[in-house]
Amino acid sequence: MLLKEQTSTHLADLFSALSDPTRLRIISVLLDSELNVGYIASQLTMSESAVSHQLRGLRQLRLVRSRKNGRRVYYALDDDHVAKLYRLGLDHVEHG
Amino acid sequence: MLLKEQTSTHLADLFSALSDPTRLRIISVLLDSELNVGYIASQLTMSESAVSHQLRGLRQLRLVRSRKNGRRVYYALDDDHVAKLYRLGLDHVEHG
DNA sequence: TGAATACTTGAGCAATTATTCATGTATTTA
DNA sequence: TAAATACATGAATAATTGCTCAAGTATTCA
Repeated sequence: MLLKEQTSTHLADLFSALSDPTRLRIISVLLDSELNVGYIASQLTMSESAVSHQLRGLRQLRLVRSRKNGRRVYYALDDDHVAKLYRLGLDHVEHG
Repeated sequence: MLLKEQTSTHLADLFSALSDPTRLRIISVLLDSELNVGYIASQLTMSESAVSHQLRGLRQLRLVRSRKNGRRVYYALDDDHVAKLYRLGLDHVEHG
């Protein structure tokens, strides 16, 4: 059945969040545990600024949540669906 | 576990295919049945050219396949994973 | 308090993307 | 064979995106 235009843009927003290598790599490390920005940046060998910009987008879509502790900000996945979509997509890419 | 760069770009390519309202609406009508370009365009009230361009991208990623019959070209989903990703994403957008 | 740390933010720029428009290629029909 | 139909394609353009760089805000520590 044809998607309504509005629904299609919301759904596109969700998939857009997963349509970038950097964001996927961020999600991949957050699958295991909550992590702070600097640590994520070091894992991806990217600037904190670049990572922070991407986290902002993920946060606005409520795919991750943040928690401040001292001067560190810890990010975690805020959505079971994200992990499911990630794994289903990865399954497709790696096998089938 | 941190995604390899190459895997992350492949996965991003997959999600990118689902990151546009037009392509999602195309997929939504193809879930039911195989359809030709002109019919899809009329359903979405878009030009055949625009739809054809998008179908090309989906075809290159092997998410749809095409079959020519006379002067019509029929497109169908060529991948079970696509429908699964679509439904999982829609579930997220509509409910939880 | 002052310096250092951790992160955020805005501007700017290069690269990508979605559509339109014009044209081209098969295929069918008169 | 000529015209019409169905679709594909390339160029062009506007809009979006991801990063860098510079500067800003909290927070901790000496």
